[in-house]
Amino acid sequence: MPDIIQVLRRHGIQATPQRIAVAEYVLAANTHPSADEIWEQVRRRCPTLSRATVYNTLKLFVDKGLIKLQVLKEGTVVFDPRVDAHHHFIDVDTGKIYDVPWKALKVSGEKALRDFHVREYQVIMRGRKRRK
Amino acid sequence: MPDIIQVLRRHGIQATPQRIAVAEYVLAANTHPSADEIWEQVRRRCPTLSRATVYNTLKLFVDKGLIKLQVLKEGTVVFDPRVDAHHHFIDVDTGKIYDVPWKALKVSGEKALRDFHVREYQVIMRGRKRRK
DNA sequence: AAGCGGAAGTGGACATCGTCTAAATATCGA
DNA sequence: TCGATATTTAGACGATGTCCACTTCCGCTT
Repeated sequence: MPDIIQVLRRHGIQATPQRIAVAEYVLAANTHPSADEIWEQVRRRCPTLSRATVYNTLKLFVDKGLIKLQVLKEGTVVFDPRVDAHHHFIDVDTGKIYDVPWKALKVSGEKALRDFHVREYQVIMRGRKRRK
Repeated sequence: MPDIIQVLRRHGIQATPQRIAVAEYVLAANTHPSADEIWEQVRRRCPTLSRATVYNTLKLFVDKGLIKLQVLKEGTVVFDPRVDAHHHFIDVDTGKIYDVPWKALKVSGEKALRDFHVREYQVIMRGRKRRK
């Protein structure tokens, strides 16, 4: 965990106790938490942490490429510690978001779109997760 | 336009002046309006229309399959009069949402996903629209 | 036609998400 | 150490969406 500071520095982010706490939580998350969920969780270890700091910090992390903002839920954006390209599956019953590896799907035709210069894309799937 | 009433009835929706006004607007939209945008526009013709009615009406339309709710924007959901499957392209400069025909892209591999039963999917692309 | 009961509409209170600002605090370099 | 800069904080604010109690409307029965 001490190399969290190094990770921040490599992304051009000055390390502060608040930023370290947020980074530790969000980078280790295997869910896709919202800003207020992150605030609530990190505040348990760092009770003076303010809401504005969490929002500022997450925005900074996104700008610096440490995490990625995703529009996957109604009403709020979520943050994704995986910044490499991948797809998403959303369980219609629970609302849970699952990562789908980039190579699991193949999309073709996007190059032929005349009117659009596609910078990035992903497939968003909705359905039910099979119970094991 | 009188057949808006027929359209509503075919979807099991009792026609009222408010619902007709909302349906006329949203079904003719070639944008992807939010609930409050719809409220603002329809209110110009129907000034007593309340905000709660617009939200209730849109939810009813979605439940009855007349329109589709889409999670494409930060902070708000939008409504799509096209209920057939299609993809979306979002201009990163303007935020504008464009429809991309289903047949323009081909996605393969979703059947092989072991853990997920995919009910529906779409490709969401972000980039810049080419100026004509 | 009158009255009843359910459906629909209304206005406002309320909760949540996100932004902004001014003031306080911490940090870094000289 | 000191001062300039960066960061954090608390709270106000606006926007989105839900909820509630009350009113109004509409169809149906008698």
